Parts: sequence; C-alpha cells; structure tokens
Amino acid sequence: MSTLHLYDSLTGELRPFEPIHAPHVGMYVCGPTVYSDVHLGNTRTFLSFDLLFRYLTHLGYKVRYVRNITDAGHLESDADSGEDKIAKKARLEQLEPMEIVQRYTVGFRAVMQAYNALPPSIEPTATGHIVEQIELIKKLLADGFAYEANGSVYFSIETYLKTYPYGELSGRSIEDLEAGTRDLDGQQDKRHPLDFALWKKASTEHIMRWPSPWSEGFPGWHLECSAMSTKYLGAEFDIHGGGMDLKFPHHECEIAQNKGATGHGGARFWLHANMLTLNGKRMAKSTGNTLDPRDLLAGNSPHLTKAYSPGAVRFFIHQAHYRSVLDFSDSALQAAEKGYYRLLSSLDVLRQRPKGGPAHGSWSVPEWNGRCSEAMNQDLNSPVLIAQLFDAAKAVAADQNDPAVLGSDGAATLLQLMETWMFDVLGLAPEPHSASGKYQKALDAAMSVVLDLRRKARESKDWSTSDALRDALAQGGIVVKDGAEGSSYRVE
RNA sequence: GGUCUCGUGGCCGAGAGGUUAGGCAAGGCUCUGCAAAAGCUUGUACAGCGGUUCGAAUCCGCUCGAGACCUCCA
Repeated sequence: MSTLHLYDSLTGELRPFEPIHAPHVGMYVCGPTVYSDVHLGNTRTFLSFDLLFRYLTHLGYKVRYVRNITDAGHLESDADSGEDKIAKKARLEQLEPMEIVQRYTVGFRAVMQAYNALPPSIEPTATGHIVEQIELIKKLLADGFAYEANGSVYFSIETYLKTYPYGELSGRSIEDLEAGTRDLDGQQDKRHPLDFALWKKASTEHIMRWPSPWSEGFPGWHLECSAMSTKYLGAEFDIHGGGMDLKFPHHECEIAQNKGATGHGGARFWLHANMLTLNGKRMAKSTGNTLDPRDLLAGNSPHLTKAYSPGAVRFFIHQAHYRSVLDFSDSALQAAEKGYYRLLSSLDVLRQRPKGGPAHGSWSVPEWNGRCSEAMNQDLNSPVLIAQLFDAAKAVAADQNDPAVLGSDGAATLLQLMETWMFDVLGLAPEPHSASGKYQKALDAAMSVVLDLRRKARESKDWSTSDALRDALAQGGIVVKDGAEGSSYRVE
C-alpha cells in the first residue's frame, strides 16, 4: 500500500484517502469545551489529529485545519430547567461566562503549545458564529427538518428518516436507540424522544443568551460544528475528526443537520481517536480520574513518580495507535521515555559521525524510509513508524563499528529523514534539556574542570577520589559516562 | 437493560489464516578499576472451550473478563 489509507468510521473500513480538491485538504476537528482545564485524555485526541495534520502536510497537501472552541456551553440535559454548563460554573465562581471561557481557552492553547501541537488554520468559536447557527436553523425549518415548540427548535428525526437513514455512524438502529432512551424531564416539547435541540429558549437564570426569531436563547449542542464546518470547509469536505465519545450522539446529529441543510453529510472521512484511560478507566473530570497535562510536565501528581518532557509524553502517546485505548501509567511512561532518549542519542551519534565509508552503505536508507511511509500510510500507524526508528537506531550503532553500513551519504540522508519523521511528523520537539546558552556554557566549563580532575585521579588509580566525584555529581543529577575517548556527562 | 469494542510474552504495545513487530524490564556477553552508559544477544506470547481449515493468535460459536457509548464529555 503506497498511498495514505484512513479508517473511516462511517463505512467501517480502511479507504484510500483522496482529497476532493487536491492538493487542498479540509479537515475539521471537534475542539474542547472550555469550561474547565483540558486533561491528558483530551490532549491525546488533539495530538492524534495533530499527527494527522502533520502527516498530511508532510505529504505535500495544503491543509485547512479547523478546530472549534466550544464556548457557548452544552446543555446539561434537554430539560427546560437544564442550564448551560458555562453559566452554572460562572455563578459558582462569580465570574462572567466569557471570563471563564477566556481563561480555559488560553490554558488549552498553552497546553497545545507545550506539547508541540501545531495551531489549526482556523480556531472558530461557537459564540462567534451565532448568526450562522441561526441561519442554519432557519434553513432546517424551511425544509421541514425542524419544528418550533415553546420558543425552542428541535430537529425532527421522524421527518429526517423519510429521506435519510439515522444511526449510520454509530451503527445503531432506530429501535435500539429508542430502547435506550431515558426518561428525561422536559421531553414534552419534543415530538419524538430522539429529536434533539437546535435552539433552546433560555430560562430566566440562564446567563448566556442571544436573540433569535424563536426566543432569547442559545444554540443546541451539535449545531456549531455543522455551521462552522460548512462555513469554512463547505458542505462536502475531506476529514472530520473527534474523540470516540463524540461519535454518538454528537457526530450522528451533526451528520443529520448537515444532510438536512445541504444534502451532504459533511466529511467523507470520519475519524475517531480512542480514549486514554487512567487506572483502566476513562479520564473524566466528573469522576476525578484525570491527569492535567501540565502536572505531567511538572511531576505534580500522585499518579507520577517524576516529571516528564513533552516529547516523552508525545512519544508515549504515539507509541499506541490512535484508534486503540491507551492506558496511562507512570511505568509505561518511563519505559517510553527511556526508548525515546535512546532514539535522541542515536541522532546525536549520527550528527557527530565522522565522514567515512562509501557513499552508500549496505543498509538501504531509501528502503527504510519506504517502510516508514508505509506504516504511516496504514491509517497513521505511528507505533510501527516508531519501531522503524528503532531499526534505524540499530543501523546507526552498527555503522559506528563499520562505516560501510550507512556510508557517508547514507548517514547524512538518514539523519535528515529521522529528524523529519521524529520532529516534523511525530512532533517530538528536540529536548530542551540543555540550559539556555550561557548556563550551558558555564556548566560545560565547570564540568570540564571536574572531569579533568577525575581523569587525573583515575590515571593515578585514586579510585576513592574518582568515585567520590562521580557519586557527588550523581547526587546533583549529573551522570558521568566513561567512554573509550574519555568521559562525558549528561544531566538527568 | 440495549449497541459495540477489546482481552497478545513480567509490563506497555503493533500485527494478523502459514514468515523476527518494536519499546521497557529480565538473563547472558562485550567494554570496564568498579559502576554507569553503550553495543551484541536470549526468551517463542496471543483469555478459556469448542468449530472451520492442510494450517488460527488471526475466521465462526459459546464462556469468562475488561472497557466505551446509550446523558455533557476528547
């Protein structure tokens, strides 16, 4: 398989990816709801789609990547007494709703930046697209897919079913869905239990509200994505992504809204990133089973024994396939970190490789690169890509003893390709564990004095002195490595 | 209760009807004053029970276990 294939949740199969308007690719990803801090589970999803964005870009596509910010708040329930989550939190904390939205939006972006996720091309907010959402409701009403009841507007599943199937994405039948319907308050306005809100009339205590032809209220929870994806990517676009938990009902409703309004379901590929679990259970703010991505970098969590670098965390995440459930544990992260650092040092070896050997070695760099592409073309199989990187590291080690393995050109090409895969595609930022310039310089100078002292002690077989120096440095987090060409050090 | 997914060696995690995934850990070896680091190397795993097949971890059925969704949720 030499071209990119992606797993489409809608058809349930791996399909060759061909953009509608090559070389342009339109990609929409459901972003965060900014009423609380994002947790590591959220982060995994966005990093999964960052990987896709990076790989598509790597393949030469011009990608318009739209990821929304849900700042209008979702309903807690379909009940009239239900309130906007953002509004509720606002009262609890005595803050303006938009103040909360601002705080967590900024926090979200900081996390994304810390983990080296590229910013999307457009990051539209729901509150910034109330007009578009109202227009979309008008269209659905005009076409008969929606009805008004007491100032609220609902999408009619029964009407929709006359033209289109419902439940395709999640593979559910209407009967199953009806069987699973729960009795919720405020259903009396709905004609059918599966109908969902497009517009909700705001109760008196509801803070976030906008005028509309039907009532002063707020948009339903699926509407923004339909409105904004259509606005920026068109009625038909290439890829729609989101967390697995959004498959139903969110994406199902989105498709229904899209088809009702435009005749098209929206994206041709629906991609879903799987959950990150903690202690075998899904991360969720509500249960307290969460990990803050910033605590991970600081080492501040009862779940952690130490702090980790963003690169190590990303490496851990991409060592599992995005469609698999990944269970987080400190030990799993430590294992990933060790492997990651080994790859980084392999790059260092390659950078410092003396010119030598034939131009092209016995180990074929182009073939290796082909295997890397092959892995990513198989629905972004980053675990296999990483396995290939370790294969390359093995070749680099062999090349140290025999420069005919890589050859001079081969080594140069391999270095460039490894950096491309690791940094450009996998987004593993080069480790910043070197201090800023002047401190690094000072440390190097101090260390060369210390290592020189130790060298002299060793030469005179004064092992107690040399070992004492080594132990003392280790106490400060400096590991001394004795090699054939003298000693070097590394800060842990 | 309904729908669905998953169960891989000590741990994490790919793959997938017949050919070594990979990482971490562990054992052995090389190097070494010792250690660390690094390199080389070893391990034959696919929940259980049946079935299909020349052949199944990979397909089918059942059992057990775990998880997701059905309600805001990445």
